[in-house]
Amino acid sequence: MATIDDVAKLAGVSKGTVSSVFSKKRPISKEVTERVLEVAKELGYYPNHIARSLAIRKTMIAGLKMPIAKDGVMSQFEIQMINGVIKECSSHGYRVLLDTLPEHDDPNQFSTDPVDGMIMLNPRKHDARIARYEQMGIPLVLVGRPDPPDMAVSYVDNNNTHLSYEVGDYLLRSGHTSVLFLNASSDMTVAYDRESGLAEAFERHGLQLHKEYVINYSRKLHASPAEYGYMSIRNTFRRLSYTAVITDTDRVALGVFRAARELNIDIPGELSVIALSNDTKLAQEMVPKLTSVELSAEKLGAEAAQLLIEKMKDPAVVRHHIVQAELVYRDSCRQLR
Amino acid sequence: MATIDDVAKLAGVSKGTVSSVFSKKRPISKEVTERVLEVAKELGYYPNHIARSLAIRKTMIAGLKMPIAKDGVMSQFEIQMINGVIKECSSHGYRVLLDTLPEHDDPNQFSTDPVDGMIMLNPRKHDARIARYEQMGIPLVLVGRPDPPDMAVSYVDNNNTHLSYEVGDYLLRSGHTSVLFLNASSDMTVAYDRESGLAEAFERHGLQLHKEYVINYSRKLHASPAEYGYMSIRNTFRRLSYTAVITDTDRVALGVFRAARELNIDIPGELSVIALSNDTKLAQEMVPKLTSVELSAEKLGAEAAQLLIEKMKDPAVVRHHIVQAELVYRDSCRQLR
DNA sequence: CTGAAAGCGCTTACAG
DNA sequence: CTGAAAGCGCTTACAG
Repeated sequence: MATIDDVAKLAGVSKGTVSSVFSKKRPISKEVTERVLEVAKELGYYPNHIARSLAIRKTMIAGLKMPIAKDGVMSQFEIQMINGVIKECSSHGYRVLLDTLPEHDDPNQFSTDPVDGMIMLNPRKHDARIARYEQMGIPLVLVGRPDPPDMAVSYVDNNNTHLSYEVGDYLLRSGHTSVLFLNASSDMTVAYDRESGLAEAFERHGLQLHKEYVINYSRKLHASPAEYGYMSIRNTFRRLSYTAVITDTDRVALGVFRAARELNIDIPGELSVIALSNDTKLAQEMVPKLTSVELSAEKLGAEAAQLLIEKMKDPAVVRHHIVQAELVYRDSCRQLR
Repeated sequence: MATIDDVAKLAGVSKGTVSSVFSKKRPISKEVTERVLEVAKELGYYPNHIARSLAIRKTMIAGLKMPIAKDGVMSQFEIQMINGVIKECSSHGYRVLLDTLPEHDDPNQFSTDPVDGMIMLNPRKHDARIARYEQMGIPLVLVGRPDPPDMAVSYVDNNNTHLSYEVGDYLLRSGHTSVLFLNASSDMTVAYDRESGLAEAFERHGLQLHKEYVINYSRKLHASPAEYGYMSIRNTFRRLSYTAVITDTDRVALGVFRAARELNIDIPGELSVIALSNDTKLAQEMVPKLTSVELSAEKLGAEAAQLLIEKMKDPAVVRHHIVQAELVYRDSCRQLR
């Protein structure tokens, strides 16, 4: 590849001049500009992004740190989230680097990412990486709440606890007294938040959320989210007694619907279904249309990107943003009173 | 951020030594290694990825050039594809840069991407960018066939023409004589390939594929793929006469199913449905289970990544790989004879 | 096993 | 409006 030096020499000008022609940061005469451009074209010269980044200490790249699942499948939530991040970043001139590389065991091998800022998914308990980014001077925004919750770090999150409280309250007010909860994987903070929100709703109604009515998704046990929903209904509907089920996602609800058809369970006649959903379109296509909480994973991603862009301008700001999810009433729930 | 110079000075060694401690490219004595590591830790030093990339002229980043739709929504196909690319790249130590930035109008503004190679989606007719990457010396792999087809460039693609021939042949052999084709958007090369494959099947059976039985998806007309399927059936089922419908994707089929339920059309009794699908899971959850061609978008992405990794090692290689899609018979098609 | 120095390809005060 | 030179933070022959 031709370099700025080649162009400068052939055009008979200095490198600084060539640089200015491309960056337009200082005025260059018309004649010189034309000559430089011509030579550049002739040589097939394109400014080297890396060299430029090193010089100006900016890459115009936002990183997205996202551990890749062993089976390599992104969840619908992640996908929607990424979508939001990309949309927001690209509208601000940022590219997005997907950093899915597994953490190196040897922390000394850890090198900086070629990014101006980082969005990190699923922060862990006492996540050491947060301090490391701080030390590297890389602006950071989390998706999901940090632990401990009072850390001085920017993040976006859903109001998960309140959300499942609201869902539980809705069902209980409708007259349901026993509810099956197909929760997320137990190692996710969101699963904890949701269960405690639901339990609170039960308490307020003078009821109790029994352990056997809460099931957690498990990659080992379930082939897919839909299969998780399907099998859970098949295994429990005759054994336990419930009139409503809350599912982790719309895909899980899809499996519930399939099991219901096979077992001749009428939805919502015999069984009400409500999902914490990531895909509005899918919920609308189901028959009956699925009542769901729209988590707005995409909005979460977009908000995270927005916070990051802000933070890259002023690293001092620390802000939180809670994306309010919304319960959308469709046709899969029944009022018992 | 601390630099290699800071560490070198404080540890009383040269930059080269510090470099070697981290890269392990030449042996450094135990004592010195320890001293350097200690100082590095104390200073919070992490090697700068950009500077390193400039020096070794390698970034270990693979680019994914993917124009972002105006509405900013990735199709299921793109998502699956990306998934494949990520999985393959990350298993080889590459990060993935999503380059969704719109092409700059001014080609002089065009700068190199900070990548070692590039995967490009949806190459256009006589795509000028292909020559540009060649000129920049950036290894390139296309997803989708190039135009003209005989270009010396690596690519992966589905065997789209043959595929729709096979689907058509299957339906016609089953006794269907009139088929509605809900094709992809007409500006995509894949739409052309598919229609010609289907038309060929009709000819072989002494029939003709009539224009009014081929509809193309349009972002302007249809709110979503599912809505496209839904409206198409509502608008045509009573007016035209067909016993089978081929849909662009499984999401389109979802809309077809919903319309069928509302219009009391029995699937597959009155209407057979077959989809060119990207999401096996979804097809299996539909009732009846959806007969579909598994496009293996993910495989396409993984193959593209593999070709690219090969090409980054030896830029001279030019290879093509056709991912054979497979027709999976489930429950949504009926044999009329 | 270690150091000094040139080089990767840009940008940017400083000077004119 | 333009040039010379230092600098961005690394790596790597070359020499010892």
